[in-house]
Amino acid sequence: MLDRKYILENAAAVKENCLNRGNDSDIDQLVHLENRRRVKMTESQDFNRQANEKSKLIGKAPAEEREALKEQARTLREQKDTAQKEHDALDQQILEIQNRIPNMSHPAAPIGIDDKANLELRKSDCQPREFDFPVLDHVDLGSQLDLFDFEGGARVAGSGFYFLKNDAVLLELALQQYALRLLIDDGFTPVTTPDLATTEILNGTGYIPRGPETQIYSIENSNLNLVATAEITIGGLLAGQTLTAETLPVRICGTSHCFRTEAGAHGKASRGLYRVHQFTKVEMFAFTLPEQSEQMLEHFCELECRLFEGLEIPFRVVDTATGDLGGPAYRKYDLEAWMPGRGTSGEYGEVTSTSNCTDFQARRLNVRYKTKGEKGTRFVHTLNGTAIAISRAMIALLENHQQADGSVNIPEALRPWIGKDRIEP
RNA sequence: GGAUGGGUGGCCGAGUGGACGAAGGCGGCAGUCUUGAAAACUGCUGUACCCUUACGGGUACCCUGGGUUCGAAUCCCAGCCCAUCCGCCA
Repeated sequence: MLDRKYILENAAAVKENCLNRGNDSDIDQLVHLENRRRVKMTESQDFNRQANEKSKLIGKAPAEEREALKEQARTLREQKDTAQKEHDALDQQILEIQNRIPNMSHPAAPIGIDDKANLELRKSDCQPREFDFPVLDHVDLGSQLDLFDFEGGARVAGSGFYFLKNDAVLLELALQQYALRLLIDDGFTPVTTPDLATTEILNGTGYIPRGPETQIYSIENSNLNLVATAEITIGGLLAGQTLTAETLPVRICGTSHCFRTEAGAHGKASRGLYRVHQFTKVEMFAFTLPEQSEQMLEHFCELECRLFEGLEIPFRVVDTATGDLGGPAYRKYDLEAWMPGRGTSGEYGEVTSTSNCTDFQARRLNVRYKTKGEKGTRFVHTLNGTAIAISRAMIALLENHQQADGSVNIPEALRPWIGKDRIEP
């Protein structure tokens, strides 16, 4: 959520930003309503002040004057209530518009309405292999090596669910260990998180449960929802807290399951593990001072690159275009891994993504910090980034490391946790 | 799931329906004293929002939401959360 005062003072810039992001929020209307709301607020406060003054007199007033004073106070309260109600109605309307306005965008973020405008920033040291045998995709590899059971998953929970089997199970655990180890060594505090969170926390992080277009599974008769990412729970971890500036940045990494309905996603590349309703993910998160967040985004991106270089998977990093940033991100880098089995001769597919949300999430989650000797508090900045999303990492891993004989080499970095150097039928 | 006791400022803790944004203490900050430190003493010490160029002023907030009242931390109703004990359980 953007700050209202900011919107009022920078209406033109906010409007332009909405345009760049393909968002049709009515900024003029918001400005108009907010100006009216201010008037009503002042009015209501003034009536209330007068009523308080009368009420204070009643205790000391002689008995014969009390009824008259009571009547006056009562009238003032009624006037206050009326003004207050009008104020609240305006406030509600403003909030509805305000909630739909996306974050501002980094001046360097490429402007464009969708991912076609994404700007490639760098490529991995590790280059795509030249295969001298017919390349299989992860579904076929998995079938030969008995790593997945999609039919079983569908039987139990419907299409989009799956069982991992045999070495794929070890691979999932190994990938988690590998990512967590690297992040812990970098100074993150590791956590496991709830896989459910309340609707308020989801809203605070910028996720909208229970709409027709929602990506979120909700639990009936409760305000709990299955999380789409640990970003939700870790972001919510400090909701409503005021931190002291010296403790920032706070960096947390967590592993959780991620649940996504993928509503409306049918038809897009969805074979196998690419687009599933549940997967496991190791997530990075940071609460920072405003002046630390740009640097932290670079660092998160650097860590993601290091993780995939370590897995010997070719990738590229793109600076995400304004129209593809989603609501909360100020700037976002996607890391796209080379997937040799995708398309006719291999394609890049998104495997991780890291965003600087500046104070956009913090404002709704109400996470603040206080600087010693300074009056008041300010909102922290939040950042999130995928360390490893297991399902997509597994696609890239299997497809890039496949061998002519149908086996798959395990990259050096994972061997300590798997206990073998190749997966064979 | 059953029983009981609780939710007040950074923390502890008081609070006859008007004096309460809230005693007292601790902690923190500033000062006096001291060669320095400690102790002692003095003062200050919540947050958000609104009005104001400023000085300053105002409104709200004592778990949450309703209600009673001219007036609620205080009374009433509902809910949430926490603690302890019992049962059940990976």
